[in-house]
Amino acid sequence: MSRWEPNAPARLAQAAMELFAEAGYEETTVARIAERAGLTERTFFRHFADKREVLFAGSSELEALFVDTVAAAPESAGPMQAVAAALEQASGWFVDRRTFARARQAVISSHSALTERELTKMARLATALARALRERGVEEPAASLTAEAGVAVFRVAFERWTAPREKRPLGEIITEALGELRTITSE
Amino acid sequence: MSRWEPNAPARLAQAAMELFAEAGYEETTVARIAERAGLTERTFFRHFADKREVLFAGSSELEALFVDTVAAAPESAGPMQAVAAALEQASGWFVDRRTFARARQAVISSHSALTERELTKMARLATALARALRERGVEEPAASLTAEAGVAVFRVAFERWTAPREKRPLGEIITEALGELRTITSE
DNA sequence: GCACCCGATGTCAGAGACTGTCATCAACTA
DNA sequence: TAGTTGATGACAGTCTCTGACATCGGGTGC
Repeated sequence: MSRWEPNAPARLAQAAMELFAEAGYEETTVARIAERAGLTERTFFRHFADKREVLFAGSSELEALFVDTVAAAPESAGPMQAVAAALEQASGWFVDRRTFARARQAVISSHSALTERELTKMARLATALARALRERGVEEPAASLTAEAGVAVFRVAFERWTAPREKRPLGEIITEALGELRTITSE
Repeated sequence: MSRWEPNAPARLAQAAMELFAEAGYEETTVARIAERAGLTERTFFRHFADKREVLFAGSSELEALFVDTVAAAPESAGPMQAVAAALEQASGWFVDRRTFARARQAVISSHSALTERELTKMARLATALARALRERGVEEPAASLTAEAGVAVFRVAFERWTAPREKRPLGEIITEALGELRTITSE
């Protein structure tokens, strides 16, 4: 038997989500989060670079999914088609996660510091996508623009998907948004 | 004669730029910035919400320029044309500011906390643009998508414009990027 | 000209995020 | 059995940011 309870990062992440939802982000101290997880403040900072980061542990997983899908797209696919394929994959990933996603988005929207961190994650995603496109032979600035536009579509669609009375699946909203983007830019 | 030296915010902003460039963002304390400006730390926080904000004082001015230009575009102009007009205006605003812009971008790129704040400013800009478009009668999600795509073009173009050996004017780079965006999305 | 208020700043104390450093101790390894 | 490793605890310290109250030159009403 191990000396400590396993999964310290996951326990910290769950404690943080609960406390942020119960009492608010500002009002929750890191010491309090660590206490609920049965750890100390110092250990929190060994697992997460800062207080905000605890809400974004899964984002690298999503990034990998995007990148891998772009890399795996058929050679014949254009850059936007490759990105569209990645958006499709992402919508699959989020199926069955809508309730959690809504709760998490509510917490993030409640404080600008968290919104700010989410923007950083989206920017990371765009950078990673651009690199994946360049590795497919797409030149700059097309690679960066496609990546940025793709992430913009994802962000707008995701926001609608987590809106209160929205029922449609994410994939459908993304497809619609991609169509809108095409209409807009052809004007 | 006034009781204090005038332009406290401007003095703080200049002191901050100098110190960040000389010693680095992390290494520079707010107390040190205030000292160079002949003020106290407490006064710094009366003028700027946090340490990062001191580098982004001018961003609301740029935002207003964007919004006003979109609002002033001819009724016949489509959403992307209105945003393109705003991008044109912005390139005019930055003429004669290239050296300063390069120095500022160098500081911002040097620390993730500053990059993060810049992303927030860009997101604000996109939100403001989307609102301006809706006031022109553009529906969602077209308004948000056009705004996001426009800001993506601006960001990509601005980054190229401040790159080391780049000589072309911002307007030219923006026009090129807009063309690229059209090509990409029509695939 | 005088009493009064206003607004920008200073002073001080304190909470909370984050870091460096060293100690602890179960599990593993030679 | 002795030594090493790796996750954690303990503790002190720095820095960001906030609240509360004091200061005082300049303008305002009279």
